[in-house]
Amino acid sequence: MASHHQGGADLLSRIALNDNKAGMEGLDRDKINKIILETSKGSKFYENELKKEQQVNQRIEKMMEQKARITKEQLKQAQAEVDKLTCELERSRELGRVIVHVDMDAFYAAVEMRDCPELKDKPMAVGSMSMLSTSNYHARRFGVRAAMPGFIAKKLCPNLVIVPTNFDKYRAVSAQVREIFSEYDPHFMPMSLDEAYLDITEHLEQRKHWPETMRTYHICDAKTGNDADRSAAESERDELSPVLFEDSPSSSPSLSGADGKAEVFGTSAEEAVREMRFRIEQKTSLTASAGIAPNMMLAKVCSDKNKPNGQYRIPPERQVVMEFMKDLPVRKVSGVGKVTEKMLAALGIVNCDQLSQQMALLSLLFSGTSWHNFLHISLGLGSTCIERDSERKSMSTERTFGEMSDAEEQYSLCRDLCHDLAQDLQREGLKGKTVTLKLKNVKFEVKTRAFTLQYAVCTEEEIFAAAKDLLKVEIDSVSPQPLKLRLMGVRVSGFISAEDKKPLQRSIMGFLQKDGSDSGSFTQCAGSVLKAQEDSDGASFLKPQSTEMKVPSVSEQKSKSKGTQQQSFFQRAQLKRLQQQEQEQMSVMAAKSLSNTNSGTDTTSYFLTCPVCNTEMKDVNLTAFNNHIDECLKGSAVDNEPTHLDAPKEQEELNSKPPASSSESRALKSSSHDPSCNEEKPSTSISVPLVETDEDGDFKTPFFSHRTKINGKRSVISKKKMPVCESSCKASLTTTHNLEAVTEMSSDSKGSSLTCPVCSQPQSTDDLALFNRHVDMCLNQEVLLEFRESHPPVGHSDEPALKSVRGQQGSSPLPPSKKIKVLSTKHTIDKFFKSNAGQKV
DNA sequence: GGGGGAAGGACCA
DNA sequence: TTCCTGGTCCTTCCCCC
Repeated sequence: MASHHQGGADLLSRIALNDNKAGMEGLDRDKINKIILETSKGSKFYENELKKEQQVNQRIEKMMEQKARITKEQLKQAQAEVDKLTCELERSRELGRVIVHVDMDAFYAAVEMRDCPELKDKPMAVGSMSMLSTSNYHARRFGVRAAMPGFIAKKLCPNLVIVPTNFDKYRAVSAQVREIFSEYDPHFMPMSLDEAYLDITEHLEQRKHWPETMRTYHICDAKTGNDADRSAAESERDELSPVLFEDSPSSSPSLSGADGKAEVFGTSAEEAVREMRFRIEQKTSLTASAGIAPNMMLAKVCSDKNKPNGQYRIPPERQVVMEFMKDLPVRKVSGVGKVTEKMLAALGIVNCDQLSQQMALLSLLFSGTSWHNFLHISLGLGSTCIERDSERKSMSTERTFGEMSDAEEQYSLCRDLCHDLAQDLQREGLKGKTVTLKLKNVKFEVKTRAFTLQYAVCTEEEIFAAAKDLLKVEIDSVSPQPLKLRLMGVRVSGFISAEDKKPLQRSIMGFLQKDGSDSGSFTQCAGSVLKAQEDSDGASFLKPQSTEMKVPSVSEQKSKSKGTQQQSFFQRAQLKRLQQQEQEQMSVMAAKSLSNTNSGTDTTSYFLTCPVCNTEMKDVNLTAFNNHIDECLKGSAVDNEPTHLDAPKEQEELNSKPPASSSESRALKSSSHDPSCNEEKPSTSISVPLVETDEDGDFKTPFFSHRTKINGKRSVISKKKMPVCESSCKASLTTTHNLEAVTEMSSDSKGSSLTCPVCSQPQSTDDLALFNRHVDMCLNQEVLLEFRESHPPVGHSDEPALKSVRGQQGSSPLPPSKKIKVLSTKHTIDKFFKSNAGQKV
């Protein structure tokens, strides 16, 4: 606590040499640290580290204040709780499993040295001038280590050879090693390319009964990389694997007693692991270190004990485990990093014995999760169950670059990242609901901004739609200053479960009977209509929130009924800003040509299944598919559906668009067509090519696109087609504006009509106010509830939206128009917050 | 008070 | 001149139910 205010000294704990790594013992730490410090000083990175260090110091100071307030009584109580839990944990201690942690020695560097023998005697590292992935043991003597920038490493060791990474090669070697692992534990858990946990309990059980021949391995010339063939009688032992590390405790302990022809391995755990390491070396010419213990935590620590090219075992006896833990520095334990280390050090805790002594105090200063973890560590407990194939939680991609201040470039990069991420997601068949944008500015300050969509996404367009809005908010927040970035990343998380992922395509009936989203849209639609009554301005008529599944913008998503109630203060502020800037954004985006990802006539062929007749259509383009569905619908069993159900559908279709900016409205007007035109025209709107369902089994993409628009053409699931004008959305990336066009045109060209979303009857739109009044009259609670009750939801995620509508209806005497308004467009949401939730802030 | 989203951060390889 | 990438988990804050 003494030196918290001396930046330089403090900073050492963050950026100075971490000699925790193998091969780092006995270095001239002071000299190395001086070089690191001098090279770093004054840089933005250094400044940021200083800031972070101060934050940690503040945390420590707070903790110490808290500690000072702890009474003896509290401590006594805490000790009792600790003792109780300790007893329970002791009782459940499991020593029966034999867990092995195998770690390849300086993996990337070793592979490069193997393939380029000239490097063997030189200090070398793998990586670049900006960052090193790993270094060989020669280089480590100079203080060169993984996660160190190359230019600093060069200062420490001017003769350092830096080799660029070659992941394909490492992956190939890793595959060879994993093949061997799987013979000892078919369910082994790979942690990275060079590391894995194995549970060899079963293997040892069988091994006991194995004859010697099954445990005999002949020695190959490691250089050739041949398999160590169990049955090969003659095999030369000309040369062992290259000695990668001259300070290796024993280059190949397994062979110290070998007679040069073959090695017979015993049946014990040590022998099995020695055999495994021997085979790895024979196969890859690379050495591995291993730890053997009753649980994963201990095995991990053990594998580090005799690194490189060694192994260590903790036998399954409580006393031995406790003895081993006693002197172990807490930092050696996986999960204890530099921050935790420093916080514990402030409490006088450096090794696990001290950790154990101070547990009561820790239980009062740290969260339950944290101190339970500390307790486990101090007792030498860890997981005894190797869980393989645990489900991935997120997927991301990020890029670091030189300063980037140009917004256009940033959007473009963002799109690139979304493109890459979409490919990765699709390769693994994943779809997630949360899109997170990560930004690091030139000051090394990291920001993440996330948005959770109402459905899972995996395409570039879908991800970009959300990411670019998040980016825009950040760009605008510093405007007119440019956002100066050095890193951008995009992540998708909140994956839908494998169950939900099954690509089920529902029948048209299933679709029509489905659930809350329709009703939700219905109410939203109605709300929009009602909203239009308030706006005497014809241009803002019908501004429903988007149900467009293709590329809804964040702002559109945010205005979903469910979402409105979950807006955080930040979100509300963000939403407001988004709204204010929507108009500008659209013109900016248009100007920047970021919207024309799919301009021109779509000639792409797809394999699609008609949702009406279930016919599989090969090599069909979207327009033809669209036409097919239209034809199908004309003669389909939609007759079974009460007529009034179709109308909301229609209206939902039409409402599947966000509000247009006035400039776009003008654009729409100027490009106005005959409202009944149905011909296909190129569109700038993005078509989504896959036939899938979302997590709720809802139709996604083409079919939904069909419902909204495919390749510029809007089709409506109804026997009555709505007038459509397709070339109306030139300006927008994320939105289509057909309804706007319809209404624009409807009001422009006398005599056109719109179908009432409630009663399905075509209504003249010559007078919008009249039309609105008609809808208002049609729209009443009975209709809504009747609709709901005759079409119960089937567990759809949008159901809460309806519940909230009902709830409000039930609890409030407001007329339907008022109630629904709450769920309507984003333009009303702002007002809603001001008048309702906004008051709470 | 619990659940869940968002943001940030620790930690790992 | 130059300090990564991709992942998980935890904590804190906030809102809603």
